[in-house]
Amino acid sequence: MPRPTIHDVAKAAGVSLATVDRVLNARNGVRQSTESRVFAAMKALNYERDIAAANLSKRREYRIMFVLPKGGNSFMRELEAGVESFRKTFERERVRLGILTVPAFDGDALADALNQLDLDEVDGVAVVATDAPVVGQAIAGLRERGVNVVTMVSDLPTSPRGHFVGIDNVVAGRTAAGLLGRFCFGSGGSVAVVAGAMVLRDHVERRLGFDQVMRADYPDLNALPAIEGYDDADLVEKLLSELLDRHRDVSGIYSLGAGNRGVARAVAKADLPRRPAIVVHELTRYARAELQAGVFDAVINQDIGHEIRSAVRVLTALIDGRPIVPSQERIRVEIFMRHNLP
Amino acid sequence: MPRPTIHDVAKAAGVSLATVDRVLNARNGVRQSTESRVFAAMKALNYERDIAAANLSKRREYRIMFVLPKGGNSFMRELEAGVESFRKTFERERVRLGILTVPAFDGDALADALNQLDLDEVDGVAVVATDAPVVGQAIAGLRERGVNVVTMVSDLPTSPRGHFVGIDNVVAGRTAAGLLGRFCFGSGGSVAVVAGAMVLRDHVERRLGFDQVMRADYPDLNALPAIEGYDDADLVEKLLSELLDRHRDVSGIYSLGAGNRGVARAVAKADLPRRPAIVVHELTRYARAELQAGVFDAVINQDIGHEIRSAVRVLTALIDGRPIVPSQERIRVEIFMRHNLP
DNA sequence: TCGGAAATGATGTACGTTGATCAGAAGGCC
DNA sequence: GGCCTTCTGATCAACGTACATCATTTCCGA
Repeated sequence: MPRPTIHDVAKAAGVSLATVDRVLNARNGVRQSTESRVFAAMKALNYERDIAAANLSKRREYRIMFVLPKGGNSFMRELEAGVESFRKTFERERVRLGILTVPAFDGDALADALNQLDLDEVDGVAVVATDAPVVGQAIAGLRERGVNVVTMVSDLPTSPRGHFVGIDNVVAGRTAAGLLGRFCFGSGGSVAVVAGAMVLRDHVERRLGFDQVMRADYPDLNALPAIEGYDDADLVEKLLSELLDRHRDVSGIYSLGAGNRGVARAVAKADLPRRPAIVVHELTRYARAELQAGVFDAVINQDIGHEIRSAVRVLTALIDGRPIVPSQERIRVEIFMRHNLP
Repeated sequence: MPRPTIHDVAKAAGVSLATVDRVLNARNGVRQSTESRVFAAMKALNYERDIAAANLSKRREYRIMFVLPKGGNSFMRELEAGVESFRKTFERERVRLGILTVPAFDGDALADALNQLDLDEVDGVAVVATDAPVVGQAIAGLRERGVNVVTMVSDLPTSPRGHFVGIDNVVAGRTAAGLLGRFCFGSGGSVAVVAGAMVLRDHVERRLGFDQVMRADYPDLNALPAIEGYDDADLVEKLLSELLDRHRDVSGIYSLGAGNRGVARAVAKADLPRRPAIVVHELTRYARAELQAGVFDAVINQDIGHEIRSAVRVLTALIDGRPIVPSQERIRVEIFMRHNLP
């Protein structure tokens, strides 16, 4: 049997096509009792609206704006390039992608950008959130005016975003600790932690997960307080170099933000009694090179392609009021080492 | 500007709508010269056919059959359950999924099943290939009669399959070696290798990659010849127990096929001088439990959801004659350890 | 019991493509 | 030049839904 159409629903409910249409599209002018009869018929027939036909008829387009931090963060640049490269693929499906970059680590700037979006030109927004109240308010504002929002990479769970597309960063931190613990096994000493900035929720969460496992499973390793490098390679290099001078017993380094070129440079010029194990985040081309060179031991990654596709799937579903299947949208915490580079 | 339609193409080429349609759908009755004028116009306008509209008009459905090995292999059963759970999602997009199970490790049975598929009811086939000439011939037969085929999990590169959906198994083997090498570091000794059967190309390839890295990077570890457990837990248990009796210096185990419950049982009852490091494939619920229990050290995985989605995307593209974007279809070699379980 | 408002039905056009039919036009062959 | 075969154009009805208009019915309150 072919799938039921609105005609079948109309017949089953004993109403006209027009009425079914009114119910389906939430237009007014339908009595409560009639509406529920139509709903009952839809459920009985297991009716599902044919979105392709609906979109064709509506000449609908989904216009989705990706709002990303500006700057030298390679991961973000690769994310931007990823969105760019998906453009054509999605255009076939009536999805238009836009990109807007805003200053990093700056909640006010991000909120401004969100507030100034032209709502007549955007149906959905995917934003890498900075954790600041104004950002939450801006998201709420968008939501109120009918624009659906998902957060990417770094979440803002208190805001009315419809979904978070990204990895579980606590798990990511735990994973890093598990790896570093293994790699440093038996050697004791300190572990340096390099963060971007603690206004990014993902960094905070990674630190949290990292400490959980460190304390529980590797008590012989001493995790040092994080240094904040603001995802800037030069600053990271400077701060980490100073730290390595002070702590000669560093046997492991966990870099949970960006600026990993600074990590590599600081380690190269420090003369440590033994090579430290290094775990970083995001498989950018730099991280990949250092992995191959044997400088980094592991890279924890979130797949950019999966994230973009998931963001688009979720946003179009939210826009249509369709349900999303959370288990199909989970982004995995990936581990890369020298031997499994893609 | 909105995307061009066949009307625009017709106007631009100076022909009628009907002729454009003839060209577009490769019907006959169009002169060579006219055809090329139409193609030129399409290129000039950058025309792309609206597949949603076309499918609506054609009342097209994509009927895709997944052909999987029968039996107690948990990974395959979870793959089957995965296909089942994707059914509803894809039905919305006019894609109907079917499942056919055939005896495992049996090229003839698989070939028979493929040959007996009702071609009026199937547009595309995703098959977990057994490496046998008859299977290649069966795939060629399908292809000739207009059915598109992709291989999944285990490839058959010599056959005319349109694509392979799965991980690079050489890389997977290399990854396993990298992990085991790390985990056994300094302890020397032997490494046991448990395979399913060498008629499965994925198993052969994993072994290959494993040996590459073992020899190059961990010469102090001695990789033993593989035992073939035919993905059967009881047989694996028996064979591995015997092996562990003979080789008291086993410090690591790599199970590159299924039957991992047998691995866990054999290790539990053997009394070895020290706990061996264990790396296995496929994050089934059993593997997950052993990982959590600290029996398995790492699990190499291919994400079933990604594979199913990729298979469907690729098959529908092949059926429509659309191009596929290989970089978007790559399946990652995932590593799971205790701390990054999803 | 009636007027007016609210609810519903009937109908038509559109979205971009398919696929069919039929009428002409162009071309080749004798 | 006539005839027959290929091409080509014109037109139409679908596919399932959206949306608008106008006509009709139902309901409610005074």
